Amino acid sequence: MSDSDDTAAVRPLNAQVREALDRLSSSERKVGRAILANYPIAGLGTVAELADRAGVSPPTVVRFVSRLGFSGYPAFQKQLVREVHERLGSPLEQYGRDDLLPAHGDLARAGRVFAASIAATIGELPPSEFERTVGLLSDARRVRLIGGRFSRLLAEYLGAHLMLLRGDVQVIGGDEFTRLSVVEDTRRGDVIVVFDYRRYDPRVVRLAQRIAERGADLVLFTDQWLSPAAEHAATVLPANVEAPSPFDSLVGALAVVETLVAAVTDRLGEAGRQRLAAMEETRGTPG
Amino acid sequence: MSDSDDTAAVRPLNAQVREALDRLSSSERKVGRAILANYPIAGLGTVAELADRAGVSPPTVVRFVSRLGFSGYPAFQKQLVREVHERLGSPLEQYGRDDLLPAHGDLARAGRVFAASIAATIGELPPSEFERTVGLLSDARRVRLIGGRFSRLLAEYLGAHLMLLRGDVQVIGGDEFTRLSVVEDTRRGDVIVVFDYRRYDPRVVRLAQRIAERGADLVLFTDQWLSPAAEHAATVLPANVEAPSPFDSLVGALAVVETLVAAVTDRLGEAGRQRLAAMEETRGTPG
DNA sequence: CATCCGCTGTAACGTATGTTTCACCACGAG
DNA sequence: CTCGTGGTGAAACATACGTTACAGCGGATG
Repeated sequence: MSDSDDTAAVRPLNAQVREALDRLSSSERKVGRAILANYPIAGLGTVAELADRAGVSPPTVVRFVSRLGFSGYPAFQKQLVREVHERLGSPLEQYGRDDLLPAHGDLARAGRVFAASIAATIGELPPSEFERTVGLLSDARRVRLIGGRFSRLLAEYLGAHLMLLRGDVQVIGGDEFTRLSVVEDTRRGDVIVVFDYRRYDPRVVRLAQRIAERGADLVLFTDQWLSPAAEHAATVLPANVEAPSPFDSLVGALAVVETLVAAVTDRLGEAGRQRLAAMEETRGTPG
Repeated sequence: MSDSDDTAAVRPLNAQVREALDRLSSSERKVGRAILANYPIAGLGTVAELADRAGVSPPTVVRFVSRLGFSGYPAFQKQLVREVHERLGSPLEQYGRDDLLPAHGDLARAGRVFAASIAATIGELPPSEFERTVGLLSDARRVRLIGGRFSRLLAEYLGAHLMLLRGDVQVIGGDEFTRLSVVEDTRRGDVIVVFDYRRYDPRVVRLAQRIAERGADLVLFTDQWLSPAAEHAATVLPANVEAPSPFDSLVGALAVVETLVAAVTDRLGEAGRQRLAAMEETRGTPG
């Protein structure tokens, strides 16, 4: 199939038309003007409509698009639609302005609460704490992660990503024996990442304390009221847990984790990328 | 002259589609989702293309637009084009808000992206799909959950909350044997919750298909481009996965999950509260 | 278990659409 | 003034598109 002539034009269509104007005949130029005059809607209708708008005959329109290098009007239109799609961009652009939200309905309300929570969480995050944490996670000899009832999932999430970027990463499970043995072989230079949101898990807090006492650096993810473990932490990354429901929300916390992952990825740069590529290689197609 | 039925709809078409979803039949709903999934480009092509994208036949597409009150597909498309033109119209749209927030820096930028992502995700969520999902999760005889590499954590998170609110909830692990046996004992009235974000896990998709064929209702959490499993789903809950990093983000997805948990909690009301209290009782203070 | 109703895809249909052909016209050169 | 050339639109054409009719299927209902 020779769709190459259709996709050859990667440049914006209106610019393409503008530059081609002087290569065209008088009537064809009218078509070009009509398109540029109200772009892109003029090109989204039928040939007859466009011809009418330009004050020329349908064949002239066809000659026009073929002069631009397209195989026919449908090809031209397809390109135009693709371009429109890109210009409208992702839904993100539309919701960037908060006054666009319809504002009625429980869902919309929930959306606003979440968005505000995120903004508050990231906005309040001390850049210095964040940078120090990035450094710790990137350079530590060994990283181990632990969490509570629900926040354990965040630990696994962060752990999974870190494993992609560096070695010696371990997510600590829930059983007592594992936890105790972890304390024993903790040394200076280790980093322990603790997730502890209210109601703060006493076991997690105690574990954090012991590990900190043995000289490891403690990175603490917690809520805006700070877990008791903050006392022993090297860096603290608080997140807003307010939610449009009786339960606490981990959305803000997840946002912090993902931002951190992005920063660590950036920091480890080439090394991380190589490691990642190697792992993809090894894995091949999953069995 | 009754061209009023074409111009009657002054409301945004995507909102119109979203609210009409529950008035539609199952296949027609697929068409609606296909349009919402990448709006508005999906509606700018031919009937055949849209039908193909939605996995239905052309007549279903025609029935869909006529159900929305249009005299035919051309009328529908014309309305869509007008809307596109208006949205592209104001250049404000494009450059509006980039520099408004004074605090620039990576963290602030990340915060804005996340907040916008959340707003887009929740805002685009069709209320009817949401409500149906709440109903399914509340009333199903049995609920089972499954996820991919990372999204498995979301499955566990939702599962953990559901277990607090109702019985017969099971999170399916990763090993092949468990998965196969799960397919076998699936019956009508079961609900399977699938998390599948790009790159879509073929094993998860296949499993979803088999389970749907056995008569279970499939609830699908996916990204804005829809996993292939959407074809067999009873309800689809898309989330925006765009992130300020090369990785995809699960923040939007988590927000959807938490919103859903809140709604189910609300729905199960007294029954759920009693169950919750009983469990607290049984557990006592953790040893 | 039989019956009905609604949903859905296959296939046939008519039409609107893009395209091609061709005659006409304007303009410039000889 | 005549001839030639490039540009243009009217009309004929073929295709692809949206639409309609119909039959098969599955799920509800008695």
